[in-house]
Amino acid sequence: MDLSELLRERGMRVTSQRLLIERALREHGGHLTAEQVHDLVEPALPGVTQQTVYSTLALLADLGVARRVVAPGTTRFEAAADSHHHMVCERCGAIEDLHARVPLAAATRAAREAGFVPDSAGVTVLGLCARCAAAS
Amino acid sequence: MDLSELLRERGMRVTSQRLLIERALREHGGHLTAEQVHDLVEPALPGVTQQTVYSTLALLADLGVARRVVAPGTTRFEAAADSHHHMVCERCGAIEDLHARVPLAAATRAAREAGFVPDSAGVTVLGLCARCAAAS
DNA sequence: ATTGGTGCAAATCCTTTGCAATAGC
DNA sequence: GCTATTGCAAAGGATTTGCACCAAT
Repeated sequence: MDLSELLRERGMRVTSQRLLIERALREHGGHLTAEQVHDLVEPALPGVTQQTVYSTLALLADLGVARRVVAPGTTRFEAAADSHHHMVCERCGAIEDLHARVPLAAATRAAREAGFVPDSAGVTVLGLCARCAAAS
Repeated sequence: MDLSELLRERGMRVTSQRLLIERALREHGGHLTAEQVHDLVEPALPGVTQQTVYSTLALLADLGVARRVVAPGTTRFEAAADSHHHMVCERCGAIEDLHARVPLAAATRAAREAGFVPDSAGVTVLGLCARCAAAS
C-alpha cells in the first residue's frame, strides 16, 4: 500500500511535504534525525520548516510507515521496512543496523503477560562504534 | 567493589553528592529521570543543583555503576546491577522492566564482527503500557 | 595549599505549541 | 468554500557550559 492511498483512506490530505519526506526516509535507508530529514528535503521543498518535518514524521510513525528509533540526545527515524536491530555508540551517538537472528517471541509474550501491548521489539547493543573504539 | 574505593582508585574525590546519588539509584531500583534523582536526594542534600545531578549521573555511567536508558523525551538512569530488558510505552514514555530469557550471544557476536565493541545488549519492546492501552 | 567539584547563572539544543495564511479536498 | 496543513514565531523542557567559591585530598 502506497502512502497516498493510505492518507486518502484515512481522510487525510496528500501533500508534497508528506510524500517527499516519506520518500527521503525510504531512499536514504538509514536512521535520520529530524534535522537531517529537513536538510534532505529542503532542495525539493524550499522553505519547509523543521516543524513540518516534525509533525510529518510523527504522522508517518503513527501510520506505521516510519519507525522512531530512540537515540541518545535525539530521536531518529527510519523507514519501517524490514525489522532489524541496532548498535548504538555510547560515545558519538551513531546508530548502525545489526543483522542477526534473535528469537523475540518469548520477550513479547512476557510483555503481553505483564499487561503491555507490544507493537515492536528489537535488540539494542550499546558500546563503541569502530571509529570511537579506534580513537580510544 | 564499592563506589568510594572506585573513586579513590581513579584519583577522584569522594563526595556526599556522589555517594548519595548512587545510593538513591540503587535503592530505588527503577528507571529515574535526572529530575527524579534530584528530588530523591534533595532532602539529604539541601540545595543540590540539577547540574550536579547530571554530571554525577554521567560520571556513574562512565564508571559502569549506572546505566543510561534511552527513553522518548528524556534519558533515564538505573543502577547497573542485574541485566534485564525494557518495555517502553510509546504514548506516555513509561519504562518497565521485562524479565524474560533471550539469548543475545548471537547479537553481540554479530556486532563484534561488524567492528563494534559491545558493552551491553538488551531487548526493547515498544508498545502501550497497560494504563495507556486501557485508556484507548 | 592545590585543584577537582559544586553551586549559580546563562546558553544551547531539541521539540512542541498557537495562530494566521495556504492549499487540498 | 471549508478545514486540515503549513509556515512563522515563540515557548518549553532537557541538557550543557562558563565561572567563582568551597571542600576533599
